[in-house]
Amino acid sequence: MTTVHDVARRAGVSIATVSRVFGRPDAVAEATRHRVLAAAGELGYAPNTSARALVRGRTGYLGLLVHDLANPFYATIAKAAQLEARHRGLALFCADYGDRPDEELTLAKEMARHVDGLLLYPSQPADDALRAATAGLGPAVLIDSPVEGVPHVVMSTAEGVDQAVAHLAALGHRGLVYLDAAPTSMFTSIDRRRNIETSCARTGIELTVLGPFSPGFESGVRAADLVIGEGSTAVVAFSDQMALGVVRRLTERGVRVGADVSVVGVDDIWIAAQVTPALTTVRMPCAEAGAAATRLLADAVDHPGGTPASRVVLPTELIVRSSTGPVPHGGTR
Amino acid sequence: MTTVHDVARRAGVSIATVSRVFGRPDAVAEATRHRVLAAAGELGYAPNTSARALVRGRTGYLGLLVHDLANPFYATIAKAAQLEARHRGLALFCADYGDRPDEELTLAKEMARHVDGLLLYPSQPADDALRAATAGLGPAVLIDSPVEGVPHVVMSTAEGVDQAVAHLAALGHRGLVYLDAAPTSMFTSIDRRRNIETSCARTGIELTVLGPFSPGFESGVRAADLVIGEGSTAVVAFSDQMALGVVRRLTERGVRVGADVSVVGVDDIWIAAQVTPALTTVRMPCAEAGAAATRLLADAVDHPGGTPASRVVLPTELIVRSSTGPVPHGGTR
DNA sequence: CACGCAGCTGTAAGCGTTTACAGTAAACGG
DNA sequence: CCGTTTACTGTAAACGCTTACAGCTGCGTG
Repeated sequence: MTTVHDVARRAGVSIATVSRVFGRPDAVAEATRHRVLAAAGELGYAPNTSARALVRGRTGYLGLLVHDLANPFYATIAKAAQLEARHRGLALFCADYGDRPDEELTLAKEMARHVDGLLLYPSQPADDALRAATAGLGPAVLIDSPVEGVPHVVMSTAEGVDQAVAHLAALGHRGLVYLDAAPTSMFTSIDRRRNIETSCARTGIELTVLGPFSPGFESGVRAADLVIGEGSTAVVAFSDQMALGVVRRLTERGVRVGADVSVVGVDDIWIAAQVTPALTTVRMPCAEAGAAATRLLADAVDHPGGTPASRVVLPTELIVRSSTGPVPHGGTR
Repeated sequence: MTTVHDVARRAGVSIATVSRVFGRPDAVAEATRHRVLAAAGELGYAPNTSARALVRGRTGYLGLLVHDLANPFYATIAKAAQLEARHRGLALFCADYGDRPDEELTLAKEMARHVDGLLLYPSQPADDALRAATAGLGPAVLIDSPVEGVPHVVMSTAEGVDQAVAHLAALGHRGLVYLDAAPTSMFTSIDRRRNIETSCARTGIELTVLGPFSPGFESGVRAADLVIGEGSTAVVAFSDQMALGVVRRLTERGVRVGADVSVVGVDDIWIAAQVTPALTTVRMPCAEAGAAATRLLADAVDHPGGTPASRVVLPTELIVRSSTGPVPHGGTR
C-alpha cells in the first residue's frame, strides 16, 4: 500500500503538501500540485479511507435500513438512495431486518457505528419510542414515518387516493370496498385507510373496509370472494399485489374486471401495466423518496446545526388503466 | 464520543486492557473484564471503527456491484449477500451501474478503496480484460462470470433447461423456439442458449432460435407473433418477463397457452406462479448465489493465501406449472 | 530456596491522515 | 531599504485504536 510518505518522497515535497493536494488542491502551487499528482499517479496512490475518516471524524458513509431489500418497493428506494449518495461522494450501506422487526433497532445501532447518518424505514408505528431510539444514533431521517422532531420524508397517498375515489365516483360508483392490510399500525396502512375514509366521506361514496389482510397476492384472492359477497362494484386494495389477487379471482369467477367490478391498486409495480386488464393504480414515488431522504440526510450530516427537522411530503398520482370502468347498468351496489 | 481512555480511567485499568476486552476477551482476567465491560456499558462505549480499521488494515466491509439494484433478480442477490455478510460480522456496500456499464470499472475501483473485497456481477463477458481489471482491486469474486483464475459462482441453467426440454419432449413436442436476449455476450445469454442447443440436440428436438431481443415484457409480446408465424408448439424464453409477454400476446390472439402452445420462462419471479396460466419456469437460485459468493469472498479475505480460485456452480431446476401441456392433436409443427 | 513459567497488565510505538502553527521567500508599499 | 503582507510549504501533534514487549505477581518444581 502506498502512502503519503511514498508520494511525498517521490515528488520531493512533504506529506502535508501531498495531503493538501488531495484535500484542498488550491492551497498548493500549481507546479507542485502537478508534480504530486504525477507521483501519485505513477504510484497508484489514493488516500486511505480509514485514516482519513479517523482524523476527520467522518466516514463518508450512510446506512439504509429497510424491511426487505428484495422487495421492489424497498429496492427502488435503496437504488435511488445509493445513486444520490454517490453523487454526493458518499457510499451507502444497505441492510434489511426481514422477518425480524425486533432486530430493527439492534441493526440500526450496529449500523450507526459505521456511518455518518441513517436512513430508516421503520417497521413500527411512528411514536415516541422511535424518536428516543434514533436520538443516540446520530443524524437519521425516516421514510414513511412522520415523527415530530425527526426529519422525514413520506409518500402521501392523499392525492392519489382522492383521485381514485373521484375517478370511481365519476364512473358512477356509489360505494366501494377498501381492502386493508396488516400491520395496521404502520404509517402506510394508516395513511391509506385514513385518506380513503376522508375522500369517500367528502365525495359521498359509501365505504366498506375489509380486513386487515396480510399484504400479498393470496390475500387478494381471498378478499375477492368477500367483495363479491358484498355486492360492491368497486374495490380499492392496499397494494397492487393484493389488487392483482383480486383481479385473478374475480376473473376466475366470471366477473369481468373493469366492467362488472372496478379494481384499483396502490404502488404501480411494473406488472400492473402488463396484465389484462391493465391495473388502475396509485403510483408511489419510491425513487423520489429514496433520493429526497438521502438529500436530507446528507444535509443534516454536513450542517449539524441546520434546520432541526425538515419534512418532505411526496405526492402520489392515480394512473388510470383498464381495470376500472363505468358502473354496470343494472347494479348500483 | 467516548474512547478507550474514558473507559480505562473509569475502570481503573490501562487502555490496552480495554482494547483487549473488545479484541481478545479471554486474554484478560474475568474480574477485570467485568469491570471494563461495566464501565463501557455505563459510558456507552463501542470501539471506533475507523481507528480499528486503520490499525488492523481491514475495514470489515464488502462491496457489491450489480447492474440494477431495483431489479428483483439482483436485489435478491444483494439481500442474500447482505445477510451472509452480517452473519460473518461484515457489512455490505451496494451499488449499481445501471445504464452506464462503462462506469462499472470506475465504480469498482472506487468501491475497492473502501472495502476488503468485492462482489461483482459484471456486465461484460468473461474475459481477460475483466481478469486484469480485478487484479489490482484486492479480493474479488465474480457472479455469473466464469473467469479462469478468479473465484466465481455461476448459476448454471444446464439442469433446468435440460429438464425443460425433456419435459416438452415428453409432452410430445417435436420442436421449440428459443427467444434469445441481448447482450448475447453475457454469460447468462451464452449459458442459456448453449444449454438449450445441447439439450435439444441430445433429445432430438428441432430448435429455432429467435432474436436476440432486449430482455423484457415488450419483447415477449413482439416475439409471440413471430412464434405463431413459425407455427411452433413450444417456446422457451430467455426470462420470465419475456415469457409473460409471450403469454399475454398469445392469449390476446386466441392461442391457448398450455394447450395450443407451451411456454417456458426462466427465473421464477413471484408473479410467474400467480398468473393464469401459471408459468412453467426454470428457477434461478439468486439467493444461494449471493450467499455463496459472499462466503467465498469472506474466506478469501480471511485467508489471503488460500485456494487461489474456487468455483461454485449452482444448479437450477424446472418448475412445472400450467403454461406447458401436451402437444395439440392436429399440429406437430 | 532459587528458578522458570504462566497469567495478567501496562507502556509505548505505531497505523495513514489532516491541520494548526511556524517558517521561508517573494512581492509590495512607504 | 525596511517592514509587512501574501503565497506557499514543512514540522509535528493529534485522531482512537491495536499489539509487541516488558514488567509484575504468584505458583510449581528441581
